[in-house]
Amino acid sequence: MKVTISDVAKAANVAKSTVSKVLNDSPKISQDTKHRVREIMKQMNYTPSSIATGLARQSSNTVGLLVDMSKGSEFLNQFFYNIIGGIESVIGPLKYELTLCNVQHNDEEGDFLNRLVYNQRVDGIIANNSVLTEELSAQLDQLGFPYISIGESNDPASWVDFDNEAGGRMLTCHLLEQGYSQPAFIGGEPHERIFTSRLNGYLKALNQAGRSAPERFIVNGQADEHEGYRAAMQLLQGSDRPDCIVCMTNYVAFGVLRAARELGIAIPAQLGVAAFDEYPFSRYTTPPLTSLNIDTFKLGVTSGQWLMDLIQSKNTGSRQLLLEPELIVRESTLRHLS
Amino acid sequence: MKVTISDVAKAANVAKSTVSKVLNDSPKISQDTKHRVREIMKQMNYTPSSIATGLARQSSNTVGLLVDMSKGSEFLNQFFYNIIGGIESVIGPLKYELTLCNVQHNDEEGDFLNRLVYNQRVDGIIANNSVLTEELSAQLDQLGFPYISIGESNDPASWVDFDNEAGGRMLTCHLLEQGYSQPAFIGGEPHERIFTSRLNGYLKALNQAGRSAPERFIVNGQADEHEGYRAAMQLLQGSDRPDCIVCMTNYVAFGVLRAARELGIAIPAQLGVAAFDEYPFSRYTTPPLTSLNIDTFKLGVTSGQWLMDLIQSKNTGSRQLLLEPELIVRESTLRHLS
DNA sequence: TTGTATGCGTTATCAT
DNA sequence: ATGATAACGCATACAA
Repeated sequence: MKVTISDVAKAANVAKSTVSKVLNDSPKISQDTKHRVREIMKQMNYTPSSIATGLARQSSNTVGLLVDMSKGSEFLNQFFYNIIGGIESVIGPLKYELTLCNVQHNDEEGDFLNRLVYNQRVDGIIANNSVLTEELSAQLDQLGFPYISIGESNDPASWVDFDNEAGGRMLTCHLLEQGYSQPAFIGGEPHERIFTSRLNGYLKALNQAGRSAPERFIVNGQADEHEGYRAAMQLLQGSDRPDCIVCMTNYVAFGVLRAARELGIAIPAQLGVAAFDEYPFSRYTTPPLTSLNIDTFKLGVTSGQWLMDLIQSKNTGSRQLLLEPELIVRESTLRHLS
Repeated sequence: MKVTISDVAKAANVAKSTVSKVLNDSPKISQDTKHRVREIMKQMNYTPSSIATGLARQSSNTVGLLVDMSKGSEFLNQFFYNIIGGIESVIGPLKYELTLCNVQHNDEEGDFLNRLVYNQRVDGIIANNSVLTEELSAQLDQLGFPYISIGESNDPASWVDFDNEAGGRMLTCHLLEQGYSQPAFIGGEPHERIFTSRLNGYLKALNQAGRSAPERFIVNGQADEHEGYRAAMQLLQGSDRPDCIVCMTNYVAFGVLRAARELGIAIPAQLGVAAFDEYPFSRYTTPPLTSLNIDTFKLGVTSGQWLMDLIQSKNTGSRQLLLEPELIVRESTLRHLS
């Protein structure tokens, strides 16, 4: 059914190997035959089989993107789309494809390793650091298998991430510059690196300003609306209350806004609210939220580029990217407005 | 480097074909040898090469998902994540992988056809109907290549979609039931099917209620905040103004809410606002929006299942799924509350 | 039940 | 510059 390289060879009256060389534009084939063979390929509507090529070349021309879709809270999830776009934009021109792998219930050790790596289904991997456990990294390292982590990682591998600490600093500094003086920090599980980094930024900014925060101003918990509301209610009804709040997510910030509204606390006049992440709706709250925008597309681009470098064994060593966030100032912290 | 079927065969003192049969759990291999060979495979850490298997079986065990990432407005984009999750959940257990293909600038006719189809990189395709042009569908039909469209389509192929018309009806009926009587409809490009379907639902609901709307109550345009604001400003300042509005998207609704706020129009008392789509923030507006929730995961599941049916050539003929949306009532239309 | 031989569609190493 | 032939790793029809 499908027309193969042999069919073309016969039709062109040359050997298979010649056709193959034409395919790869080998310099030692005359222009004449090249033209002739190519003409025939067009006529016969020939397209080389990527599987056969892959077998011969021992490469799948595919990279895998690993995510854990079961975690709704996953940092990666919101930016999924942009990251994929970024990756595609660099691997596409190199004739690579992207295959997605959901590793939620593949707890059976090495299941995905079989499915993609040992399998040779992919030539390299980009994975969220929550998926990339220590054992997994160790195994990949040992295999010498190319991979890039999205999110900071401790092992020797390369990774790309946002500068969460800088983000924490920027939000906090901005609040202080606006004349607020008692910032609180709401949201985040203490054991998650994304939380500790962000919190660190907050603490350092306070430190630099010669200030400090009482411990109860730092409230851990799920980074959702409910927790934001609960924490804000508690903080804002205390005697020594914060006059501004840094929120781990849009959802936390929304909860905070609701609490403030119910308590009759004016924003930004009596309370400043700033949040990490521009998405999914910081532009659309009442009032609009000051937040941090991050170039998720670039994150994808960089991880893609570095992975391709590894695959093409350009020995670049281990690399790290800390993407600087961009502060977007909106009404929720513009004290002088009110 | 990599251990192959031959290595296993030697170590086990059997023929390659025997190992192959063990691999596929052929019934005509004794339990004894099966056990023995499997033991050795474990010891040697053997994993079959998917490329070689693919070549021999003439199948890639992969399905492709086609999207146009350049269209930020793309319907598919917001639900991307859920849809992918749905697809994965059905193809994964069948040992299929998902590869993503971004067809934005691949305008050169058939570029992606080469990259994925003629190529035999994928065994089937799931594509948004905006990507699946008529010519493309025709070519796939002619090839007998399995594909499913996400979004209604005119060609004989199978597709899955939401019942946008039902959605339009549900929102409009709900508004009428709440005692509103003059609904307007804002947002959407007249040539887009998703718009015409939704609008049709709105019109039919009016019709059934024995009502009709003046033409100026239907405002076309980009389905974004700016257009929502502009349209609402114009409608609400007219003499004969609507008392409720059906919005194509959350963004349109947000613009409408802002306009109402500026004009001092109380929601829901003086104006009811309902929107399609629960995402990205209908829960988080002020007041929260009545909207339609859709089971995007199921959309993915169904498209995946049907595609696998096609690939496994269960001749099911052409199938269509119209998923019923779920009305989520919130404050923006609860007139009796105020 | 197991083994032999051939095919899947390329690439790559030799000769010529 | 071109051609014959052997990989690449597995599946399968046919023999034994």
